[in-house]
Amino acid sequence: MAPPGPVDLPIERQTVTSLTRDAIRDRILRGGYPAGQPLRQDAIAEQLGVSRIPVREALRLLEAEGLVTFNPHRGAVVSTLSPAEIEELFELRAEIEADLLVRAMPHMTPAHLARADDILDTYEASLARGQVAGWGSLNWKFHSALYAPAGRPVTMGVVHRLHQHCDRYARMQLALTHGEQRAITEHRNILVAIRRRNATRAAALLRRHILGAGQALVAFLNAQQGGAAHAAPASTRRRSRPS
Amino acid sequence: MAPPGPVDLPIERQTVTSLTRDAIRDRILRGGYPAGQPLRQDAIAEQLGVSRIPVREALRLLEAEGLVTFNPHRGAVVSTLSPAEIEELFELRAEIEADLLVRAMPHMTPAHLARADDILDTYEASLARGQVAGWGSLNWKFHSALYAPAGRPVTMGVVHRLHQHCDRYARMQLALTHGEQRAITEHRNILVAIRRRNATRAAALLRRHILGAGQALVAFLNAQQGGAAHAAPASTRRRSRPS
DNA sequence: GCCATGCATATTGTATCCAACCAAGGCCGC
DNA sequence: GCGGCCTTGGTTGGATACAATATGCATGGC
Repeated sequence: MAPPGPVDLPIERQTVTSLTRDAIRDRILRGGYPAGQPLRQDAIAEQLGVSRIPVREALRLLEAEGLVTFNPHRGAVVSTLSPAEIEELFELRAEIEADLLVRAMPHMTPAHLARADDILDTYEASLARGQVAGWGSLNWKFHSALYAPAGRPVTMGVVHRLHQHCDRYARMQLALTHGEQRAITEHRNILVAIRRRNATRAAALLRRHILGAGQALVAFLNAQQGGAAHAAPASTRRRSRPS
Repeated sequence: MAPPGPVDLPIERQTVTSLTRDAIRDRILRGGYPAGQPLRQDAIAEQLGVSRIPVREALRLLEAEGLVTFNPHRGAVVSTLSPAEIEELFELRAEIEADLLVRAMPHMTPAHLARADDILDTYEASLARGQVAGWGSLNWKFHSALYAPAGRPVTMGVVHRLHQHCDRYARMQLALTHGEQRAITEHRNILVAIRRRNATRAAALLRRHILGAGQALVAFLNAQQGGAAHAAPASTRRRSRPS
């Protein structure tokens, strides 16, 4: 029932489901959907100019990715993590990624390092222009470039997913507390340690880098929640009480 | 705001899609579908007595779970892992689970241990009756009971997924090489170390337990592939999506 | 006046139908 | 005889239509 008028987001021809999934995921990752508010399939479908079926399949994919949760017959909502869970996310990342880095370092070639440098340059240039949109992607590119020589595809997949979750929350914190500069500095320092073939130090720096970011994020979230307790603009928050 | 504690499950409202997903996953996990053979949607739909829509959504869920892979217009196949990837799976498990166990031990109460004992008894009884069907579930119950006191839900989710993948391959190996007895013995030994509050030893035993199972499985797979002239290279092509 | 019950509405879940696409096999040209 | 093109069958992808279910409100009883 879409009117022949121009739809909001023109989608190039690929499989509609995957495009829809990417579109919704992208919006979730940049906070386009308010947390806790149900994702109306009809609304999303009309907005993207597709039917409800691709939207449903995309939502199911995202459910399995952990970004949304389905309540039977009641709709899907953007899944939110508690500060404790976010902290756990970063701790798990620190654990796995430090191990990955140690495994990767013996196989690292100058080409790998050059590529990491390139990514960091792009990263920095992007931030200098104030583009926070591609931050998560570039951050992952850098980290994965560091771990790729380990040759551990399965672990990489797991870490990639963890990164996606982290980025969703890190985005808002970074923009407000200027953590980007710190991230760049820490990235450069890690690269220096790697160049010196100091695996222990590189892993320690990486661990500190990740844990520090996590703690900063959790502190930010707690402060935000404590300070502005209810920023809800007259959102009728009806909590059906199960008897 | 999500309630802090574990939410009580009122009634597991099963929708056809979720039932279909469980059915297909169950079949995949017990090797009901030959690896590499495409999963025909109509066939599965007719077999389960449902329409194709729930089958499609179930397959998409399983895709995101990593159990099947979609080729754009050519259907879905049961995703297979190379021996190297399987070995990596177990190594990753060993890493994460040992860490979980160390974190859990300080919070472990006699009740936790008793529950683990109960699970092991059930496990043993089940194996004595020759039931390998519920092996994966019981194995996960035991391991998760050990890690639950750590209070790390996110990590538990990750490990749960890794377990599912491992079980799929472990099932066949266990049935043929009588690894069950060894698993039980090792489980008991781990419990003994935990009871003695020897975290280091418990973690070491757990790590050996997991890595040993993985190595046995990989050896089994290699022997099988070498013995049988199955030229099927099982090219484990992962979908690489440029982002 | 308050609580329970029934109805209305909106949203999700499922089925059926049509189009797009890939793969294979036959046909024609060289 | 062989290779390329086209047709054809079959499968998946997507849209529309219908059924099931939960939520919210109104109404009636206590």
